[in-house]
Amino acid sequence: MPVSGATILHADLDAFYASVEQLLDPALRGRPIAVGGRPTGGVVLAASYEAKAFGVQGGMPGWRAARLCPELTFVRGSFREYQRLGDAVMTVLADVTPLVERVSIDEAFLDVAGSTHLFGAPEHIARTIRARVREEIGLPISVGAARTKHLAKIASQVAKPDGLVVVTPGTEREFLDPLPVGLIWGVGPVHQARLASHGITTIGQLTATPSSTVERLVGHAVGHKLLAMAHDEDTRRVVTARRSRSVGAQSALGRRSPEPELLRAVLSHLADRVSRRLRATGTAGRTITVRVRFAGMRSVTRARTLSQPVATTLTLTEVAEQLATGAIEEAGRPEITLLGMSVSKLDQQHALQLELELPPPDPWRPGSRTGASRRAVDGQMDAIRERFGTDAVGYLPALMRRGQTVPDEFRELAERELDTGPTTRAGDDQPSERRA
DNA sequence: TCTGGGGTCCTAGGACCC
DNA sequence: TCTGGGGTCCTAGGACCC
Repeated sequence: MPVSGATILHADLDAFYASVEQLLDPALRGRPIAVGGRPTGGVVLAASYEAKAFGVQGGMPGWRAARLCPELTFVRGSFREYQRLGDAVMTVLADVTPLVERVSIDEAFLDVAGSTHLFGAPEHIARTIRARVREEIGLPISVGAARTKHLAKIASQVAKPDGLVVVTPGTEREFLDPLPVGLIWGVGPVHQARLASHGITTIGQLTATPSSTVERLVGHAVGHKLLAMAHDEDTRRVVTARRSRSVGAQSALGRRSPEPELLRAVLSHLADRVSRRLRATGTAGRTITVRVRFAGMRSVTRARTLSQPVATTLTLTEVAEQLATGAIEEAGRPEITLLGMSVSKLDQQHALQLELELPPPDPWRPGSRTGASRRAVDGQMDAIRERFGTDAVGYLPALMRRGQTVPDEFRELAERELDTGPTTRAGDDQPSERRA
C-alpha cells in the first residue's frame, strides 16, 4: 500500500506574474521588476526575485517599493497571459493525476497516491513536473511533497525559489520544529506577534506550549487549528471542486465625496459584475453585504439578509445603495475611498425561479420593477454581451472611471469560478480510516 | 502624500424561540 | 415576586490567504 508515502504534492509557481513578464520580455530577465503599481503610487502585485532581494513585496505601495529599490522597473500586467500560462501549467499537472486541487491561478495540490505505479515515486513525479513546466512553458515552479497538504505546502515554501523539498515520512518533526510559526497556514502578522510576545517563534516551541496558553493568545478555534497543524495532524484531503460561499466585487475610488450619484454609479457597476456571475451559474443569494472604506483606511460593513434569494442587478443595486447610504450617514458623511459588495447565503436553485415578486425596497422609485422585468433587463444585457462583447453595454459611467485603479483583466483574473460540479475528493473510494 | 481585488473562517453580542 | 438554558439566526468586525 503506498498510503504512507509523501504522496501529496504542492506545486507553486515562483513570483508568477513577474516570472511571466521576464519570460515574455528577455530584457527584463535578471532585473528587479514590479508588476503593477507606479513609482508614485498604486500597489505592487508581484515582485521578481531580484526585486525581493531589496525587500520589495507584493501588496506594497509603489512609492515604497521605488524607495527600497531605485532601479526597480515597473511593468504593466499582462493579465491575459497570466491566465493562459497558469492554465497551461495546470494541464501539465493534470497529466499526472486527476486529483488536482487548484488553489489559485499559480498554485495547486496534487494527490499522487494512485499515480505511483504509472509514474514512479512522488519525488520522481515532482521532478518531472518541474522539468516539464520549465521546458514546455518556460517558468520556474517549486514543489513540496509530504504526507499532508499542510506539510506539502510548507515544503514548497521552503523549496523556493525553483526547488523541490520532500518530507520523508518519519522525518516530519525534525523538518517542522526549527521552522518559524509564520509558515503555518493561518498564522499571519498579528498572530505571529502575539505568539512572539510569549517567546514562541518556532513550530517546535509552539508544540511545547500548553494548548490553553495558545488559545488564550490567538483565540479558541484558531489556537486549536494551529496546534493541530503544528503537531502534524492535518486531515484535509485534496478536493477537485468546491462551491463558493459568496460572490463579491469592490472598487477603490481615490478620495471622493459620497454623493448619491457616485454611489449609484459605482454600486450599479459592482452589482452588474456580481449579478452576471451569479446568473452564469444559476445562483442567487439572500445576504447582501456592503463595505465602505473611508479616508484614513477605516472601513465598515453593513449587511441585510432577505427572506428570498436575489440575483438581479437592480435589486442588488437598490439594497446596496440603502446599506451604503446608511453607513455613510452614520459616519458623518466623510470622504470615501472604496465601495464593495458581496452576496452570500447562496442558493443553488436556478435563479430564474427566484426573486418572483420581491417587494422593491423603495416602491416609489421610478426604477423599481417587478421581479420578472428585473430579470428581463439582465437577460437583455446578457444577450447584447453575447453578441458584441462584455464592454458593449454596462453601468460604468465616466463619473466612476476616473477612480479606476486596476484594469478589468485583473478583476477577471481574480474571480474564482463558482464551481457547481460535484465535490470529488482523493480517497473517496478508499477506506476512510486511511488517515487518522 | 497612504494601500488592489477576490475570497474564507472565527468571534461576540443580540434577537428570538421553545 | 425576576428567572433557566439551549439552539439558531443575524450583524459587524477582524485575521488571514492568494
